[in-house]
Amino acid sequence: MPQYAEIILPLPLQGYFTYSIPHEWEALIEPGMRVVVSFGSKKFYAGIVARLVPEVTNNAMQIKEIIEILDTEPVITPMQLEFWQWMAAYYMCSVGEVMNAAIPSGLKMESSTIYVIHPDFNDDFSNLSDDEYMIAEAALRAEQLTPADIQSITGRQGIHKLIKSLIEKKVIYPVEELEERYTPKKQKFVSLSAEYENGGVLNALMVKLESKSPVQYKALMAYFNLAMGKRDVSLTVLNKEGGTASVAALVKKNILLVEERTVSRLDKTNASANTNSFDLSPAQQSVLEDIQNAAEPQKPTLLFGVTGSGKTEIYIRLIQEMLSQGKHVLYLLPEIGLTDFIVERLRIFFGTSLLVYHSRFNAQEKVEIWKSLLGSNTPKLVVGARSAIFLPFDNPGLIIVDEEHDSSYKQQDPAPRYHARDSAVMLAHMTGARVLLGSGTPSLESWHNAISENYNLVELAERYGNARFPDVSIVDIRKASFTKKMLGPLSPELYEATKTAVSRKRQVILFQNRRGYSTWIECEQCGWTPICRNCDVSMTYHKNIELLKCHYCGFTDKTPQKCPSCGSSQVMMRGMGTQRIEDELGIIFKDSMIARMDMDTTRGKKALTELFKGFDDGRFPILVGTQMITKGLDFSRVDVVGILNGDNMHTFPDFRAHEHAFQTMMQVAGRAGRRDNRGRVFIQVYDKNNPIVRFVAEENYKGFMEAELQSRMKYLYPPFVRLIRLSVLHKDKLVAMKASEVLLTALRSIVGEKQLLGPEFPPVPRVKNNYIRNILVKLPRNKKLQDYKSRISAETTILLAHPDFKGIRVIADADPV
DNA sequence: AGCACGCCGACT
DNA sequence: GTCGGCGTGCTC
Repeated sequence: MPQYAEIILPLPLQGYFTYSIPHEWEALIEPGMRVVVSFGSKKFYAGIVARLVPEVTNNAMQIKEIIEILDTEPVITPMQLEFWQWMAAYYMCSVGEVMNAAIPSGLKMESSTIYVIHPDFNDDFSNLSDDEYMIAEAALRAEQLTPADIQSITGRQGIHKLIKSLIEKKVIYPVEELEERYTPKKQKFVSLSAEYENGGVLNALMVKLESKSPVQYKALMAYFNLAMGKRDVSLTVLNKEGGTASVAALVKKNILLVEERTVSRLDKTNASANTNSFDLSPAQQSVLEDIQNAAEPQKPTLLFGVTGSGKTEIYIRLIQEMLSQGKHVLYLLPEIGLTDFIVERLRIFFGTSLLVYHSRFNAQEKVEIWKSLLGSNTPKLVVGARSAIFLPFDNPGLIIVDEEHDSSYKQQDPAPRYHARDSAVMLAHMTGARVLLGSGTPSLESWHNAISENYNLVELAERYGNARFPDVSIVDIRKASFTKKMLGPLSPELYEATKTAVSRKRQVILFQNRRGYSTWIECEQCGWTPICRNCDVSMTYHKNIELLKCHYCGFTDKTPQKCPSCGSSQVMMRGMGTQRIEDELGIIFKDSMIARMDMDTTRGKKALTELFKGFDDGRFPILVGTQMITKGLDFSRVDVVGILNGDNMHTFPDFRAHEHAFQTMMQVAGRAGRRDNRGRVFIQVYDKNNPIVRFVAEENYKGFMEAELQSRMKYLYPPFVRLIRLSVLHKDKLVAMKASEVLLTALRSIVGEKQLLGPEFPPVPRVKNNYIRNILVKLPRNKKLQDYKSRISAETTILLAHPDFKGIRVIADADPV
């Protein structure tokens, strides 16, 4: 019989925590269940049982008892626990951090302090201050108060002292309360009282009501209409139809009965699956067959299909096939934005078998999706962003990673810094599911895997309906700038094309990779430029708020009218952001003709969808946007695409900059034209010979990849090595520098000199008041990778314990993007 | 990550 | 004199 349980707690601490199992629960507890445990002196957490052990090999550590078991069945499958383990090891973080990312917050629990009236308090208000009096009264009335309650009652900031004094005076005392965040949704339903089920009785009632109380009669009729063929009717709906007062009256007379029921938050749409099929083009059909008949189906398959080649239809076929075999399908998409459109489209085919899961869903809905997958044998299609990888699939048959090159699959900030595409490949390996990676511009990693036969490769080269890649012109704007021929951000060529397209009621997309108004502002006289006080990066001017904003920490500042350094009033706007382009185009054309799509205009939940729809409906002839415009579905009326600054695509000079620039330009270019008319793309450059732009103009994906692979091989970068980035952070610049040097020295004992780069400051050397020094470690792609990683982790732990380097943080990022 | 314990500046 | 700042160490 297991005596102890090893528990995963949602904390950035390495390893499990061992708790003893109370006797009566020994037979009930299972790995994957949530348990409540006390941690430290105060806190309670819901942790996950990782495994059960008969004895503790540990030390003299005092072992606490499990306080409560929250589940009767595991909520985490053994497969998931294994997957978490792998992720923690591979991405160099704690299992607790993986747990945090993996389970919806509705399944998490953390204790919070509440205050209740002290048992010794005897209604003696005499020696209380005004604030204390108010709190004491409120506590008596409400039975319990949260810190937030206390703050709102007093309307003051510093409530700490007040609370302390109240505790001392034995008015209140603190209790740690653990709250289950998930509550099932309840809804009230109305049904007809049993006594009126008899036709005669009912008839008598109706007659009576009709004459004496026509409003109630109408309400009852409304009920019958709604109840047609159903056992009861939602109270809210009936209130709307029959009038709240009349319904209430009928309830009071016991004619209608109200009952509360738990309802699902899912399945809001009643769409049923459409079995109507559609025809695939011969090219699509052949690709579909290649995927289905792969000689080595256990290998991931890369579907290289240019924009507009109809990858989605192939996905739909594969999904249908999997579902009919009774297996789940996971369809991953990069970030929200795309999801709404894809979901709309897939809903037609899959109806209620389709579940959507992404970060914008509330905790309650996430728990319901989680639980519905846990117990279910009915195959589901789950569409989601990267975190959907953590859902408890019993037997996934297929994982699709659409737009696999997209870097938003990599989680950046809190650990686990995982890549959903790579994790999907691992998960599929563990579960025996098939993986399909799809992209019009596959990542270099996937492409390399495909041509070196680690992956199956299928190609869909033909565009749907014989549409063609647009005609791309490279426009040299160096001369035009010198001779002042530019019209704001537009070269004469692009201006003409835009004008023509607009006059023909067609549309134009202009791409600029910077948001905000001007990239930076600069004093004409002394060259002073405002820098963020937290991040050492120049601040961007935002015209709508008339403030300077730091894109790293969000800090905003007033825009100086005069140079604070030399007093000159000639402070100039430099560089072009999307806002400024929108502005200047408004002068050349008309304000009302231009829409802008970037992070600033798409904040709200629906803003992005609205913008997409607005542009697709043709409400604006011109759309100015950042990267974001590459992530939508196709627009049908776009004739012209302008890439305003083709050789300034990479914000930062890192090894992936070329790849990103190429992929982004290819994606942007692909927005132009449709099957009936070929689009035009203008790439404005200062350097006509820019090789990346040339590859784009020739639509030469393979050529670019080949060149890029050559240089990655030569300089030893992925996919030929695995990278780990170690960031050493400290608020003192010198400490950060010193510590990173010490870490580098330590790393030399693990890997060779040639495998280490840095330490160096990143392009933005200080973020949120911390100086950053980066070390890149290049590891061979082999079995020893994991061993290297644990040795590197060990070295960072030693560094953190070093007495000279208190307060240092080291962030490890495996496969940084 | 929290939280407690512990040692130094500005205030009733 | 105290309150309370945050540096440091620990959590099964």
